[in-house]
Amino acid sequence: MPRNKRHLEQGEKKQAILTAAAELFTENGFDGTSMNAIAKQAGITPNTIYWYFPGKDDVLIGVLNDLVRDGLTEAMTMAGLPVRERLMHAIGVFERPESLMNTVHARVAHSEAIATWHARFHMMLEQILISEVCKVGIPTERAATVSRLLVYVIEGLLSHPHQENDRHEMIDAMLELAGVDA
Amino acid sequence: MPRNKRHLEQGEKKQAILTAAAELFTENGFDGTSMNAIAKQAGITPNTIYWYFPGKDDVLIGVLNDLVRDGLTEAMTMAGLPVRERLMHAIGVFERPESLMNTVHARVAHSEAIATWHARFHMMLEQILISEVCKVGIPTERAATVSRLLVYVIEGLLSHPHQENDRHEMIDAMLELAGVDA
DNA sequence: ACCTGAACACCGTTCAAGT
DNA sequence: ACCTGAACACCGTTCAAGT
Repeated sequence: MPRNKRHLEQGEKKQAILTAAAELFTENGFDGTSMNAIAKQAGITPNTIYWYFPGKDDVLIGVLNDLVRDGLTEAMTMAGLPVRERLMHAIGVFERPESLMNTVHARVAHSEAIATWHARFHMMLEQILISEVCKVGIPTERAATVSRLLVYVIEGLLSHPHQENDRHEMIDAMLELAGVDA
Repeated sequence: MPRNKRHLEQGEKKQAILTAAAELFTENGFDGTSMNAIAKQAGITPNTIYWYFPGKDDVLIGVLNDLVRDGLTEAMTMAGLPVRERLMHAIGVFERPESLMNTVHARVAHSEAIATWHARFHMMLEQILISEVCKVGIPTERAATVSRLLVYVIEGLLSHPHQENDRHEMIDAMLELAGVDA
């Protein structure tokens, strides 16, 4: 008989690792979290993580994908609300984890896996914003550029600790400049 | 007599360390550069660096300050040119080093020294932009918010590899939205 | 005052070995 | 197929000792 816990069904342990990692990344950041710490939190040995993931960067990608999935499904339930509210909420989702977005940017240069994740993330975000911005009546020509500006402003907000009302002010200003009536 | 090189005059060796670090950070990034590598490039032993700097983060701060100093003095010589050109040039200065700005953001949460440097840098940049934006005729009320948006867009450009003409397009769009005629 | 050699605790990762 | 113990090379940093 197996020494430990009983084998969990397919993929359940992988998810346990991701849950542990998400918690620690969110609290102490990526660099502040060792594989050792993740393993301990998940109740396994550090090297076991390497059975499920090629390396630490890939654990990060797993955590990020969970965040995106959660963010998108939550966004679905807010389909009725104005762009402004949905933006505000989406930023909230990605802000909590101690600037994981900064870690992504810092590692893009050194990890192929992170680089492609980051590229995909940007395309997705831009695509969503373009369709939102078009709905509101911005000419299609303009929409692409405005969306990229919005992406940068959003990432700026994610990268810098700020007050709730600063966030409102900046998003409102950006939307107003772009021609969206608040 | 001293075993090595002869003592350089006050501060000259410190500068040698910074020069070595700047070169390596620019080429391989902060995480991709070990204290060992910096020391070797500077022709000293790794632990000697700790005589001049409290730690690796402080070496980074030294490198960044050199960059800012160079950027500002260069900006002086461009006093006559329009905002747009000056912005474009300033971004160029900080873009070369493999996303050092991303490293700064990633370490703000873990290093007090980096956090205060970063806060100061933002205030400086915002102050400069506010005065520039006012000169161009934006109402003072607006200027502060527009400047913060600009800071985020600039950092976005610094954080993401992009084509030269993308940069032009985004800065132009931002300035135009803000009411500055290109 | 300035610099080194040797060591420290820790890191991400590997691998042969177990079940 | 899944997991471990033990080891690897490396990291940033410390410190007693030298000049």
